[in-house]
Amino acid sequence: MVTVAAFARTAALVGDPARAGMLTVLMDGRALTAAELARAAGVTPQTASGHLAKLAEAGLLTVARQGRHRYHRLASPAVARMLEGVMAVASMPDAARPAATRAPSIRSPGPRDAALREARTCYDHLAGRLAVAMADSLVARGAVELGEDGGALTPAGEVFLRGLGVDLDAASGRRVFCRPCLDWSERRPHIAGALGAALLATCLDRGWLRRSEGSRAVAVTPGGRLALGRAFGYRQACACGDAA
Amino acid sequence: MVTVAAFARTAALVGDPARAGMLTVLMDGRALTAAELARAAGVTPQTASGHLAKLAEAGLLTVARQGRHRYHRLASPAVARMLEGVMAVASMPDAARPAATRAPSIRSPGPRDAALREARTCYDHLAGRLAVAMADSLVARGAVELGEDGGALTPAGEVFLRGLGVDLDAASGRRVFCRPCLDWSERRPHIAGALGAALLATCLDRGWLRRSEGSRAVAVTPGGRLALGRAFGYRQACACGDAA
DNA sequence: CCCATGCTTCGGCCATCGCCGAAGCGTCCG
DNA sequence: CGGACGCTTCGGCGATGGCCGAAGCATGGG
Repeated sequence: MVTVAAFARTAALVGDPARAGMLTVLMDGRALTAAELARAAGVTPQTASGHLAKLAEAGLLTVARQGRHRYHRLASPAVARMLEGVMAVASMPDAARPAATRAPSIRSPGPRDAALREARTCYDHLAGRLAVAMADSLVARGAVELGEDGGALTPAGEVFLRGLGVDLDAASGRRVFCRPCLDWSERRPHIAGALGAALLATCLDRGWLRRSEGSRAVAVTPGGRLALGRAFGYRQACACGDAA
Repeated sequence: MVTVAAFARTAALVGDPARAGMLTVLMDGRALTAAELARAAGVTPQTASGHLAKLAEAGLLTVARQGRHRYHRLASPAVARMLEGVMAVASMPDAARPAATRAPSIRSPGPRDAALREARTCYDHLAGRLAVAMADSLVARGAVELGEDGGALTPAGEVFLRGLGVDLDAASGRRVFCRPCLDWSERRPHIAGALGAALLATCLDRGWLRRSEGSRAVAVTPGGRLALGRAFGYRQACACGDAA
């Protein structure tokens, strides 16, 4: 039985601006140190420490100590799904949201912003223009079906993706491991869930994409430009996310 | 762009105990008056009024005035999904959750509790033992596939459900409109999303189930007992939810 | 061995926000 | 038309909880 108190406590944990900032940053799926999270949230380390202790104790985060660092990451896909759900509601076009008290949210990414819109990680899968293009291409080719409530990989899609080297068995024995996830920047769904994770893993394994240091942006490699263009008809909008 | 501030504000809205209680009750999908919600949350009407105004302004609820009553309901499926996500995390078996400060959550349903566990509404679909049994039966028969990340209706399942009179076209043109939703009492997934809504609608239309007055429990009618037993192999655990 | 670094705990300050009593509007009914 | 009812607004009280400075443990490196 889930008590209303536990329900409220969980939501309240996400509802604090500082903690929300940390969780937002952790949505890229990586493990970050307390100091990095403190900077991201705009608070001092001691304040962040308190927040992180609460989040960990409630089971939203897991911590791994490595030397004198403590790495924090989202505890489970369920937490990521919850955060996605809140995002979806928060981004809904609702009645007159006064843009008055607009805190500087996250330190302005500046020129990196374009790279973020192009391709970035979203917990364990891809997001951005690349991810939306991949989803569109897969739907157009009849490889996956995507709806408001879920998605599915078709038999034809299974063949196609295996041909690309995507490891479909690692995820689960069934073909229903697909889930739409609303893209912040594109405002269109991309592919999340186990299939989304497998796609990202493949792109990284084959050297098509490379994670950026200290950012959730991912860069398309020269080889990736070729392979992604061929497989999904993807063409970069700009060269800003280029991998040297 | 979704600012971190908006994200936190949305979660904080859910994070207050009184508002959480109201939202929990509204998860049954019905529209309730401010007074009913005040009772459910255990606060006075004027306090509830303030909360409801905030929830409506943020787009979580929609209000419909009818005479001197104001009926409140969840604004969209997206809101229901968000609340489900929070529930899923809140119900996770995490580190030592002290059961000390256990508020009386919701007024104890007493004898009605058994009926709630048997069959109840969950936003726009069914939950409880009946819903889990239906999901199990559909999976066993190969009509739907359910995974952690989503679900899908198979071609065979489409035929089967059309035979039962389920209106599949009303939901969407595709067959991916299925979604797992963790059942509180059973701790196992049942079918949500557009398919779950269509199933509930069919059960009500055909007189197999009947909503109870003032409760989210639904009662199985004599005809429903026969039909649900035949279609899903369902047998009531007790007669407590009986429809006179 | 000692210092630098990363993180935590403690104590006190302060703002936010939920809460209710009282009073003010609309609506419905006798 | 007057009273009952549903709901809202207003004002003040109180508590929860976030914030930082300072100090306390650990770990790792010189």
